Amino acid sequence: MSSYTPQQLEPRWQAQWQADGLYRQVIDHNKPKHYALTMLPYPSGDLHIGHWYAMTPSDARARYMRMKGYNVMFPMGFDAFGLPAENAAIKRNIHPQTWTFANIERMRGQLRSMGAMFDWEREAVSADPSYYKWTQWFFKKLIELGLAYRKLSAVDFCPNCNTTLAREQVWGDDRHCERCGTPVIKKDLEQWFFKTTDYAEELLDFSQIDWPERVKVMQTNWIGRSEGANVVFKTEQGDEMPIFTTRPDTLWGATFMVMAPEHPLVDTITSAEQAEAVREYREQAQRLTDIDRESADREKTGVFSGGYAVNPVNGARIPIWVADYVLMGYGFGAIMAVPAHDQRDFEFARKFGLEIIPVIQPESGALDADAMPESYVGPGVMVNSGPIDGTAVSDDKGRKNPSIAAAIDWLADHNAGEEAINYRLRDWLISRQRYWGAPIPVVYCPEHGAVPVPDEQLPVLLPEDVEFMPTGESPLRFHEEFLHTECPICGGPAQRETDTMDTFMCSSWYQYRYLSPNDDEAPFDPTEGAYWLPVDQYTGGIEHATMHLIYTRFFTKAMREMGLVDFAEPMLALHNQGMVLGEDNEKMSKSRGNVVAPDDLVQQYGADTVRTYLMFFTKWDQGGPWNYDGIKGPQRLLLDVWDIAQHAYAPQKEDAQATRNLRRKTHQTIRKVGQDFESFSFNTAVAAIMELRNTLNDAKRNQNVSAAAWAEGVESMLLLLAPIAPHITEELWAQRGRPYSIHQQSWPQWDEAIAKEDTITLIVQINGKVRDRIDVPAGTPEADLKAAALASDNVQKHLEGKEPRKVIVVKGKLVNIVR
RNA sequence: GCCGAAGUGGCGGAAUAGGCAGACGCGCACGACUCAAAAUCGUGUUCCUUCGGGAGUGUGGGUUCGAUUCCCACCUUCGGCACCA
Repeated sequence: MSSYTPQQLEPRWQAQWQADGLYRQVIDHNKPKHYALTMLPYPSGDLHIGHWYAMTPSDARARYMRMKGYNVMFPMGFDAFGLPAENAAIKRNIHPQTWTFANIERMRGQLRSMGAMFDWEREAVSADPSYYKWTQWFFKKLIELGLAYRKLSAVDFCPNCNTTLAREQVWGDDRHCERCGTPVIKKDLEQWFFKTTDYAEELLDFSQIDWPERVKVMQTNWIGRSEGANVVFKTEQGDEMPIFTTRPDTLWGATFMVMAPEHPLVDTITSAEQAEAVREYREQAQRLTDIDRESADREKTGVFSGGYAVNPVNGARIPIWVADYVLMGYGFGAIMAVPAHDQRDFEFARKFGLEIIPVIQPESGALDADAMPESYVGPGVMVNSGPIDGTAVSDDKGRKNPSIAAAIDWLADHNAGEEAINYRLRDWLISRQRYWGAPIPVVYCPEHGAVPVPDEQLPVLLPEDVEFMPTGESPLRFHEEFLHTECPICGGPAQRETDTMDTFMCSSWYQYRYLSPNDDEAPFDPTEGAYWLPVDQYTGGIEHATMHLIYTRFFTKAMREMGLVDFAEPMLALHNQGMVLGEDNEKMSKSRGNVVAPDDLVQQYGADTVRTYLMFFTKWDQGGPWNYDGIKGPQRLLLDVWDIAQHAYAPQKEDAQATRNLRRKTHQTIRKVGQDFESFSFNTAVAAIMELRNTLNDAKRNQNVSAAAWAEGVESMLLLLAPIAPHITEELWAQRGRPYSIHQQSWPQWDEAIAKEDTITLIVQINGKVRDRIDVPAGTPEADLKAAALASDNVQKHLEGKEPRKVIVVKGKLVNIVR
């Protein structure tokens, strides 16, 4: 018998597996495929415990699927472009490329120490020119499809990261940068966008995918669909002034209009008398940050423009106000205001003494415009509304509400508007004023404008010799050689685009690059794609719910338009893990000093123990604070497994009942662990294996089970543990003379007859309180259960000679006697 | 404000087509081994108790023979959205 030394055994098996290509994952049409994917890491320098927490259960489940008979692909790569590399360059004068690729090298080694079944021949690195060539190619394809465009607009800019951000990367009430937490500011810049909004409706359809409810709700909120109508008002100057409203039924109650301060028509409609006031108001609005402007509790401000609009439903002449509670970025940047039935408009009208006309009459009677304390938003019946008077108003949204349906029909009949749907989702801003990203493959020619770089010139390589200075402009702008080029159309002098792409662009299609990471002809090999795609099981953190997970869905839909794939959803199933916190229950960070280093743990306990603990210590979806003492449980488990599997078992006083009990436990455990792997309940799977260990320990001590039952128990335990602790199980499997490799064995099967309990503990209750427990054979008829319960001494005592009023018998479980 | 998730021993967590609350583990206590300690092994471990029992899954109600599980109201924590027309 040897002692368990994972520090020696684990690297030995890792080398063996690699030498044998045990985890090479190639097309095999004889087996069903399973594409398991876990979110790829950013090469920040060290693999931290959070990576282990995300990856090892994903690996265990991929291994389980493999043992279940699937041909499993489980690749790994690096999301290698991004800001930290550039910040390191600025701070420590290391080139981002050097820094990044050194980190990748280091993390590869750390990932190997995990013993995961990654197929390293499928590795993809997004900062490698052979990868970003195709990121650039996709950019061009999106232009061709009309899904990428350049626009000047007020965009979110992080003054700390010195770059613009997508709307999705601006978080929280204070509108801070998702990366660094700095509040963002607005800047007017010409930037590249992807038309994610084209797919707003399709992105709301989750019927093809099995994703967590939470993610679906978050994406649904994010996309923010509203049903209503577009209605065209006309200004007195004759300009069309379209607005969007979810309540077209209240059009007859519109008493004024409001334009956002940035609205292009503001100058046209403003009267000479009001010009100065409007100018002042606009300047003041510009000075306010978004945080101030968008806080709902702030008192409404605004100014009369002096202009008027005509309500198309009744010809009413109503004043146009300018106010910052209307946002330029949503709808048309202008609204009709119906103070009687919208709280925001109501507050505005009361403050500025504007007219209020109720058009919905609640059941309780007519509203009094002068007395109402707040707007009325409930159901009722339409009044003061000409053609739709008398129509019922329900609480429903859109056409389901009879009054809204009537209004929409009226608008369509009179050519005044049409049914419309508006989304909160904005197009994806992908330009970044940073160096360490994939260059946007576009050239600007004075003659031909923005011209995409021809395919044969891809990739547009990042030059290495650049100055890293956080100027708010891309460092590439100051690189003369890069900047100056020729127009692909006329050959005349032209300038390159110097912004790079959002790194979320790189990670939007990485699951496809794994199929053929060295392919120079296409982003991925269609033969590989036909077999492996789409991803069957995706795992990763919830923090990407409205970023990466929306982008990659958009990307796949665009790839469908490109004819590259024939499906609409990139990942059929998704499971989110939680987060490991420090022992102090806080997010791990160097500054807090609560970081758990997996390398040290592996050194001390071995990777198998770390893996087992990470799967055991909490529910995976939930995460929680790390606890250094807790790892002793899994450590003892593996030490016991080591002793049990090496034990030269010889029965002394063989007992049929003990043998039966062990076999039952073995088969019950096989059943339980399989169920738990299916449902990602890894903590209870490990607990079940611990129970089997306990039963085997009893048998070992008592030497009273048959040799066959012992061997069955031990080897089943090794097989069940193999996905969780791949090294120790491989070693013990080999030591027991079983065929290499344990990871190529079939998942064990259970026999229901053996797993079945043959006695049950009957619970005897009186008025719902447990008064006795009686062991009876499984399958005892109800009448006998009842008789046994009534015969109990304790029951007789509590009944005090009285007849029970009622006896409830639950077969195989309990008897409840109602006194 | 709106939407969603969650509240169970000292701790992490089990158990919900309504049926033994606390699986498994950590920790702790006692015992064994040891000169001693660690490790290991064994026993115990929700609380209260006059040792008969009683109380107990955030709080208060309800349905039921029976509720951690279902219903209503509320409290707390976390997450998302929020002047989105």
